[in-house]
Amino acid sequence: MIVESPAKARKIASYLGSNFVVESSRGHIRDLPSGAADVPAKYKGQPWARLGVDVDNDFEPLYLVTPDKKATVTELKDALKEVDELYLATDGDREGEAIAWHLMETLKPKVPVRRMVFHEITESAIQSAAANPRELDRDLVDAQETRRILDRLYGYEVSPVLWKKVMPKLSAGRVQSVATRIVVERERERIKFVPAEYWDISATMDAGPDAEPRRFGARLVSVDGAKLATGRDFGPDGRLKNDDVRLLNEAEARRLATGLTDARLSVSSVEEKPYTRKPYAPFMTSTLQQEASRKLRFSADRTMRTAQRLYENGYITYMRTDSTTLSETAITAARNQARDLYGDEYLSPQPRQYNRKVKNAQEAHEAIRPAGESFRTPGQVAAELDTDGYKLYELIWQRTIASQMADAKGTTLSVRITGTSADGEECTFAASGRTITFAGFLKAYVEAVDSEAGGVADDAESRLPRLAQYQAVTAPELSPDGHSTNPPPRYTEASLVKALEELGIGRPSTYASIISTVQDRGYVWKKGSALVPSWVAFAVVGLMEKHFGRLVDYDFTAALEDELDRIAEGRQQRTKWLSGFYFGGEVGPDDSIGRAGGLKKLVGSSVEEIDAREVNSIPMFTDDDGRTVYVRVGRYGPYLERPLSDSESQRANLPDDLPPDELDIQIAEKLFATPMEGRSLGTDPETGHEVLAKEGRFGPYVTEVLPEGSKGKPRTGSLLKSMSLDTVTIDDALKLLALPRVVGTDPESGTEITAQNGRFGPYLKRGSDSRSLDTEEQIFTVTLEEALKLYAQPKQRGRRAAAAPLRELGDDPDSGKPLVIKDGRFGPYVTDGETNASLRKGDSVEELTIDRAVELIAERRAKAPAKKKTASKSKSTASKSTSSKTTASKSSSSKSSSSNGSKTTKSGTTRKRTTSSSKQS
DNA sequence: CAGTGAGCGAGCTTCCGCTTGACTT
Repeated sequence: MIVESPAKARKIASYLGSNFVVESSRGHIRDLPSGAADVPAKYKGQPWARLGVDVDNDFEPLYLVTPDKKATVTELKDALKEVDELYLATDGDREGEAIAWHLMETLKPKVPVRRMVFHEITESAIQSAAANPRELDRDLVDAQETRRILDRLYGYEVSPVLWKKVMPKLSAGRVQSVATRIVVERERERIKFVPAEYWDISATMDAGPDAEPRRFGARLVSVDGAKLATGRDFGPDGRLKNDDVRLLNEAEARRLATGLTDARLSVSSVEEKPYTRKPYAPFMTSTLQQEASRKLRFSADRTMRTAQRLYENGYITYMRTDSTTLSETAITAARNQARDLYGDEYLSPQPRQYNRKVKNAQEAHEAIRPAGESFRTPGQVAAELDTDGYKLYELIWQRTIASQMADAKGTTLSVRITGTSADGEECTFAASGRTITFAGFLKAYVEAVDSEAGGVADDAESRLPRLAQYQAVTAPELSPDGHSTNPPPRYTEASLVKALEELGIGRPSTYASIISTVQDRGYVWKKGSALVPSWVAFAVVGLMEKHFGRLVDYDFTAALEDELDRIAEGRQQRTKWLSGFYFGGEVGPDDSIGRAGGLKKLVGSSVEEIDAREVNSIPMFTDDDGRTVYVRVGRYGPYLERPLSDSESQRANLPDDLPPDELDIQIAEKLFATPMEGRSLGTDPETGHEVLAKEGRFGPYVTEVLPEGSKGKPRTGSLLKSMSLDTVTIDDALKLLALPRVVGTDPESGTEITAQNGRFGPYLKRGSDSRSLDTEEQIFTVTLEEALKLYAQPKQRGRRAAAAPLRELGDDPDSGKPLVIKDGRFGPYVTDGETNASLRKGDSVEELTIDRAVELIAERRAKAPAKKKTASKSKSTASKSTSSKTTASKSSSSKSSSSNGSKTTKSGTTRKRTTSSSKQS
């Protein structure tokens, strides 16, 4: 029998006895290649190798055994030799069915194969599943394959658009892009939000010496029959949503409070209602993550790591589940324990089963609960667990027990107190109370509430005295109270997971990794527990909404799931649907992507149409002179920009840790007024100018601050390799600022020879003729004589003094040319003297065989003609989009970021620099 | 976002969902 998890295999083995060998696949064993580099030589040259899916041939996927699963597959194959029947007992959901199919394809079993499914790990469930095997469900596998291919096409087609238009290494995907969008949308709401102020009166009432409690709090809720405005009466624009409420300002509130001081107050109404609260459903992954976040302050990742350990060691059931169902044995165990601990009275009269359906739930597992047929109390396991494990176990145990307990009961009381102010206004106060008469399940477990959302815990009580209608009360304290409305709170890990789950996006096994993906890509950062979107996220989400709107719709996954269901039911063809999605055309009920002409066309036209400058400019607000202030996302981080004239604009760095919704015009003006920061090194004794050390586009450098109004540009100089920003001194800086150094005059031409540091290192310059120097030190020491000697030699071309090869491989068996591995700008490569081919990901300098070298060179040679084509193509795109876009703005900076062409060039420059410096070290 | 003078062999980045162990410190 093969199951998915080793822990599950051990458990099942104990039920099945020695006639069975139970092994595990440890999840999926095969997948699409992660990139062209992983594609076997046979398919290397294929146009679809990058995708791993042959889109032109029925979207035929190329599956490879995942590298880390090779050992598992070998084990399984070996085990298969010893058995006479194979049970594929992977999970009963879409992914589980696919794993079973991949196992069939990979293991090619010669013995009879049966597919069996169980939803809980109990002896009876397994026995009955084994007795009722079924066939592999090819339609369900098709649905999984469609999901996999769609995710690949989406991710691997859209991400490159972001690399070209925003920044390299960014990513887009069905799940992460929507997750990012959710966080960005919330920040946009917060930016737009206009707070409103409103006032009321909070009062302490006195019901007389016999009342218990004698004093209680109440709040003014209406004046002359008009309801007072409270927070929820305001829209996000700070205006009242409707006019039938009365808005009190501070002066009015104070006047009323004074006017009510000696007023006669009496109870105008008393309303009592029973209060009932049902227990919460047992945990599934999302609710566990939310509660562990609220109660234990665990991140989603920490919760899952802790739960994994508890699961592996047999303390809890499986922790990646979207089901709240408890097995019969679990219900019995929970009921027994509830009875033992709290007594019969606290037990729910009937066993409770929770069937809350989560969108797109697959329900292959039970709820998360203590393992076993009778639960161990937290006290019993405390000694065996670490702190985190104990806390999480206790949470799961309490929630499970509580789920079988009785409803909590009580009463809520709602009281109105009315009086007339000195000015003749009729004022009504409200007080509410809640008493819990029977705690029921609340005795075992109370769900935490989000403090930011202002919720009230289910067991919170507020007591009011017994009051009768028309009873007179006094108000010893009346204080005017000012409030202001708050923007919607930022998402936390837990609330984002909840939002995703409600949209049916992501799976229990991926919630925690979604959070890390959006952080790793730089889309979201954490401020305390709040998730704050980056400016890059604004740019990317803006691009996606404008050009790939359907793909970031909140219901895109839901629509996809409907289609996958149709495929799983055999009512829709996998290929037909994928073809509609990718190439356009009819795709079924949800063909909004098809109508747009399909993903492939959309990506193609996006690359032409999207204006990178526009995408990366986020208009924020207008300054006092009516100019728009933009946040622009550059390659060196976000900055502020506003136009000053047609050709000039003002810029300022944005601090990394400033949340977007805190950027307002005041902060912007302050940043514009602050010069780009840098460390002051002191003053130049000759000029009196302050000297700064700064981090710039081309790395660390020093510069001087010119006095206000002085003309000319400040002198600058890059730090030498031997210097660093932290340690550079004023003396070093003065030396650098004094460059270029005049070495002397060439006696022949009468031209000055200077020494300086440049993009490619130290060099000499004589007119337009240059020579590289070997060391930076030489800039300061080289003599005229030595310089002339260098000029006497022809300019060095290419690699200076051809570095020795890293390794000699011997001669090519076919051509007889010697093959050597050399180190180059882009890392090690193998060459036969004519064709150069980089070593690939899996290759190493030490272990490269001559056969592999020949293969690499042959591949490179096969591609060679394509090189010129690509180069000229990218050039033409660049000039095209540049000329068409920069007519209005002439600044050079706008040119440099307005097209993908120039971006590529720039990034090439940067990388060169990195490579050359790493070579030096 | 500081502004300077070569010449040259490109390839990779990226998706989602299923699951642990093999590493090092």
